[in-house]
Amino acid sequence: MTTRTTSRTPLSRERVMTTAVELADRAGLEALTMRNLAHELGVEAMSLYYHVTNKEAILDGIVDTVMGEINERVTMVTPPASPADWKRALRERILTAREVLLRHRWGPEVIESRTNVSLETMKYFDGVLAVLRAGGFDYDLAHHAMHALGSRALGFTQELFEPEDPGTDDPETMEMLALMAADFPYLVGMMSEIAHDDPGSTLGWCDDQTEFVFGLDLILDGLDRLIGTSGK
Amino acid sequence: MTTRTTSRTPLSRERVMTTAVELADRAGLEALTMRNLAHELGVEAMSLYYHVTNKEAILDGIVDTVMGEINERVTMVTPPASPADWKRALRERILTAREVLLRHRWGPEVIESRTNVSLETMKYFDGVLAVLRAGGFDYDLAHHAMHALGSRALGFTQELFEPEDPGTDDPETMEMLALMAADFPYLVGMMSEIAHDDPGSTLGWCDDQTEFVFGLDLILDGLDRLIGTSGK
DNA sequence: ACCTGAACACCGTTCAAGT
DNA sequence: ACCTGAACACCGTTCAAGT
Repeated sequence: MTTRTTSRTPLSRERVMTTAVELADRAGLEALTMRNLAHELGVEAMSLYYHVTNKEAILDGIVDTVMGEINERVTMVTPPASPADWKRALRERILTAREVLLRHRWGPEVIESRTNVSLETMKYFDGVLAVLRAGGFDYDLAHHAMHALGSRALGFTQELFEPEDPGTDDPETMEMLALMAADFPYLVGMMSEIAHDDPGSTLGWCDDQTEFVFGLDLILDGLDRLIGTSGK
Repeated sequence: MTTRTTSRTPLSRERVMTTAVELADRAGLEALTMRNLAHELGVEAMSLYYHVTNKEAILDGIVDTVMGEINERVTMVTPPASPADWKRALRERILTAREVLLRHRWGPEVIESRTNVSLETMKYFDGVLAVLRAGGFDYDLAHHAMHALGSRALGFTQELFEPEDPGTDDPETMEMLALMAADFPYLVGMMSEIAHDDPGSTLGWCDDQTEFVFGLDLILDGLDRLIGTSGK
């Protein structure tokens, strides 16, 4: 309870990283400042620079940390039992990565911002490649596959366009929809039909999961069809 | 030539946005600060706040500007001549959007950071939906399709993992590869084989274009197969 | 109506100095 | 070896004041 015991534990690169992850998890990425992080560690901001070259290094480090967490979990996925089993194995790996990233919501943003690749990230992709090779992909097709998956290989997609759920019971948003209908007939058509069929379907994480899996399976099935084909 | 004529042109929201786009194009997103932008307009930073509520509004504005540019170009794509023609039309639209975004490299990053959807973005997606509907998609499948495409619908994917091209003639990187081979056998295998088959294949925009189109076609073909199917 | 100077609260970071 | 105080160069932004 005393601040002394806490601040007694000597600072270390390790402790900086794990505390940074905790801070970002709890308070969001914008709260991860050098001063905040130092305060969390019971130390002054400038002390961090003794253990870490700069903030970029911290961001590199926390990406490596979560990728390490993913790699730990992903080794528990049973490897492909046969070449035809590659799809199941990769699917499970990717959905496992997604689970970890859902506990670190800042993950995608920071991962995308990195310019240096982390060792744990390389390890993850090496594992992806291993599964593809086991499934009969030559390196060329495997290369294409990794690009086709993009960030989906890591379990996330950046949603660009997440319009509000049109709560059909709210008269104000209905009025809004009517106004928009003139300019965006298809968008309004889709939103109202989907809201009608399954109210609340565009809400929250549950639905995103469905969409993620839909897109993932579409790509995996597409790739499956290309194995052994000479045409790319 | 005199600064007077330049600074004579009265400031306006419009002029702020177009200058912001120019500045970001020329000097990168990190150069787009209120002070820099004001200087570019021959004015003090605080003057901007008279025409624009804050920096977020500027970012919203420049996204709207490039999306407007995309919409302008995309209307020139010939609409689907028949339902079966949907794929060609959508493909052309998306590749057109990509061309515009390649002239505004900051586009993807800023687009992804937006929380308010812009009108021009809605217009773009309305156009995408129009093509899908013309191709026989019901709204439910069209909705899935948009999620499956994700940022690809706008012509970009964020590359997470762009290892350096292993210049096979550089002995230093070859040594590095040998060291990595123990930990990442598949990654190194792929990199060396692809470098061998087609040296420089992972370099530059040309290759990214190939990969983008590969992934796009994979998804479009996958979707094509689902039209009219009751199973999602 | 339109623009500005001075000031504020925040950043990341350097450097000489403390123990 | 490890940590810190003071300071610097930058942010975005507010507000009262100028024309």
